Amino acid sequence: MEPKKILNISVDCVVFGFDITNKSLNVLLIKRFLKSEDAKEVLINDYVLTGYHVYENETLDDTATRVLKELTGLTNQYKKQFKAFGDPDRLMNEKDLAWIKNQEFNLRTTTIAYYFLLKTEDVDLKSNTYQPLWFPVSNLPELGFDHEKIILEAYEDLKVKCLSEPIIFKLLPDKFTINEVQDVYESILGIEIDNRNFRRKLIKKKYIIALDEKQVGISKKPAQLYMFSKDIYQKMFKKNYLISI
Amino acid sequence: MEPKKILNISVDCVVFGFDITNKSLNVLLIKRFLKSEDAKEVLINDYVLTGYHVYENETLDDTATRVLKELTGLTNQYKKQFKAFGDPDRLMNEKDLAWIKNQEFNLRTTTIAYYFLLKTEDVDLKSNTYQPLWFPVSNLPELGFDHEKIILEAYEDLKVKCLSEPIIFKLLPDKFTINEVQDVYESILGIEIDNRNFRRKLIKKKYIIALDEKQVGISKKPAQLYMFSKDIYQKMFKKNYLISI
DNA sequence: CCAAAAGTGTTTGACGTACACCCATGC
DNA sequence: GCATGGGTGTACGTCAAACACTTTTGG
Repeated sequence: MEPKKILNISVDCVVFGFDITNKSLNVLLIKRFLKSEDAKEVLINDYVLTGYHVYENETLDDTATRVLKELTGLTNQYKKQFKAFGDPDRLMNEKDLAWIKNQEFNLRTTTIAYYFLLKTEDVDLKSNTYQPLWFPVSNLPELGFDHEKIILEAYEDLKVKCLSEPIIFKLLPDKFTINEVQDVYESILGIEIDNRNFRRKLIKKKYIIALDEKQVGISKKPAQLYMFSKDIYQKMFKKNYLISI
Repeated sequence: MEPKKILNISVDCVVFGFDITNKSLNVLLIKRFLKSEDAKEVLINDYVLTGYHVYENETLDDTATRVLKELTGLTNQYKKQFKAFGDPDRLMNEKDLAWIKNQEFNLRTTTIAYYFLLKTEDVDLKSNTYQPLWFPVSNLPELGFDHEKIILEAYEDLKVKCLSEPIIFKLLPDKFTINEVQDVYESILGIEIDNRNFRRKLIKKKYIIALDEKQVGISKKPAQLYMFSKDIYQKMFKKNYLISI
């Protein structure tokens, strides 16, 4: 038996995936499609985040974990609760009302928004009941509810956070090249970085470990592979109090 | 007539106030006191944050603003929503259950937590129906519900944020001395700062404006007063993409 | 004149930034 | 052998960090 839902509280998940091939930061979205009763008119044809009600007996974090697993099958991914959205009219535009009509959904629902960081290649889109699609965060489709706002706020949080915490590696495979790390930063921040300076800076870090391995199966000069050591990072982590206002 | 409350969603407010005289970062708390029915035993004697249910027709931000005004009479203070707390058992310890018993309160309430930044001197404690008290954030009393956790998370957020945004000035009077700014940083971060370096760094900023005024009514050498110009700060604000992981 | 806090300069080292070419590999 | 991306070195300027004494004022 399904646990009891809290009808006015939900968790919405912004699933960020980095597409290493196309060097693109993407968001995983599911389609919302509705025709009029006479089937002549398309009333709704847009995308939304996945989310679900919070169950009476679970924490908000658990809900987010559950939603991600349901959507992607994945567990143990980087997760961050970043903001609650609770405007009284956040589900109140015409399309949203039409969509909600037949759902067990309170019109005044507050959603606790999370974002996840993972690799697009880890998600199997084909055999997926939700038929989700990846969209570049810089080129989002039409979005239902207030989900565009939620995605953009998640993205802002990610931009700030990736500058001071090594979360970038959650978007990359365990073994990566320096240039791939640079690609991720450039995609997320929308900037260009000098390769020589970036490379020097990264290689200098003790927790970026050169492996005894090179890329295989590519048709150009194969690059040196590295890994990120969380252990070493945490051991040498020293809080810095640099005031930069 | 009071608007309808949402019974399972509240906003809790961590009110930070800087006490410039004692150089102390404080939190404003209200007392929770309950005796047993025979009045022989003190069942509850601790402190909590102020909070209130969200009304059906208001935003979460509005709720926070309303709670602060009700508690302090103040409006237009710096406000930040920083986290939602929704563990199923967050109000479930013995004392909390006893306290809630006679209140219109859902046992599974999710709270959206905000913090405010202001000056202790701006709050009139005497003629206040809630009889709130200031406690140093580094020396909190016994706290009800999960409010200690909420305060500590607010404080962590503040510590990080004050390094990269000029929110520190929300804790100071409009006219302040350089040493007062240093006091605030030292109190919040729990560190010691070299006065010469700090002074040079601050005075160099275009948005820290030396006034044609000095301190008055103090019994020592009066210090130069400065103000913070939000206008200039915003005009010269340049996003920096320094990756410091 | 004394107590107390305000205010002041220099040196050193680390690091961010700018910048252009050669190298190794697979095909 | 050639196209493609991988990889490399130097010079300059900024800024954080360390460090101790003099000055000004009110009482």
